[in-house]
Amino acid sequence: MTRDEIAQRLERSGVLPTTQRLDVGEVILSSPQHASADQIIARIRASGSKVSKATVYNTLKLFCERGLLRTVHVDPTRQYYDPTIEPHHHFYNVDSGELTDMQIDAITLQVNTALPQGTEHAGVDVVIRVRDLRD
Amino acid sequence: MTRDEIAQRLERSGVLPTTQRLDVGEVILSSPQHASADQIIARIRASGSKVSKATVYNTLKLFCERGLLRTVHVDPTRQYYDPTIEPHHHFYNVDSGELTDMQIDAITLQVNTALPQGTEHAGVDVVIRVRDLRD
DNA sequence: TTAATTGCAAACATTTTGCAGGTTC
DNA sequence: GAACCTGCAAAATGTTTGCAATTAA
Repeated sequence: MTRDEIAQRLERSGVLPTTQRLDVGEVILSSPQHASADQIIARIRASGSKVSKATVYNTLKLFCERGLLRTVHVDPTRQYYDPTIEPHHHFYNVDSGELTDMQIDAITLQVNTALPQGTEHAGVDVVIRVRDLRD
Repeated sequence: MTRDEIAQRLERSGVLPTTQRLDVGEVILSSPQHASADQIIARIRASGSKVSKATVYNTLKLFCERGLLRTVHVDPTRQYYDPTIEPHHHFYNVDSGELTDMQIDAITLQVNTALPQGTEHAGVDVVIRVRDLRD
């Protein structure tokens, strides 16, 4: 995804496409992947651009609010950001911390129980934990 | 579960049942529930006992290592501790933050895809997100 | 020129760690 | 008395916020 295409996407979501927001978008919106805020900051800086931590956090929050990003909670110490907003599931490698997408239809899930009193369904997260094969 | 029974459980797991560890155990091991470290500290202090944060965190970590507790990651800002160590799943109320256990057989799950290269299965977490009914 | 955005530093919250003093076997 | 446990305070994250300077409409 080019910078221009990202700019258009931001505008369509009512987000002013500033330099820093395009920097963030280029890193995390361009391709299906997962990254923490720290990794995103590092990649932006590695590419020569300068951004502050605060701006990256603010931008990630904004992207989430506008539905451009989701967060994934598998690691107790940090959040991961995921540009794939369609419903899907994850593999989580507990050894490497690596997150991998799984298509929604890779999981057949049947729920044989009622939801808690006074609640309605809001989504399902399935995380299949895997570990490195050791022989 | 009485304090004595908790003491026995700790000993069976090779954990010396000190006063503070029994305090922690009484709060989080006595009944199926979920609590954050902060909530556990608050409950111990509300019952009149004194403990330091460090000791509670150390104790929770120890309990996890010894298989007496698990952590659940649904809230990006804190860990929840869960005394139910048998495999099971959770409802997570996104409005209230409330976590509810779901029996393992309440979910029928079929995986129609291969695990990532070089990995083996290590477990599955299913979280059904629910929200408060609004009429 | 008015509103929105950035970035620094400081604030925050959760969790971990170093270490002196206390407890337990 | 040797090993283990506790608790304080300080450090180490990850994330948010206040605010002055900057940029964009």
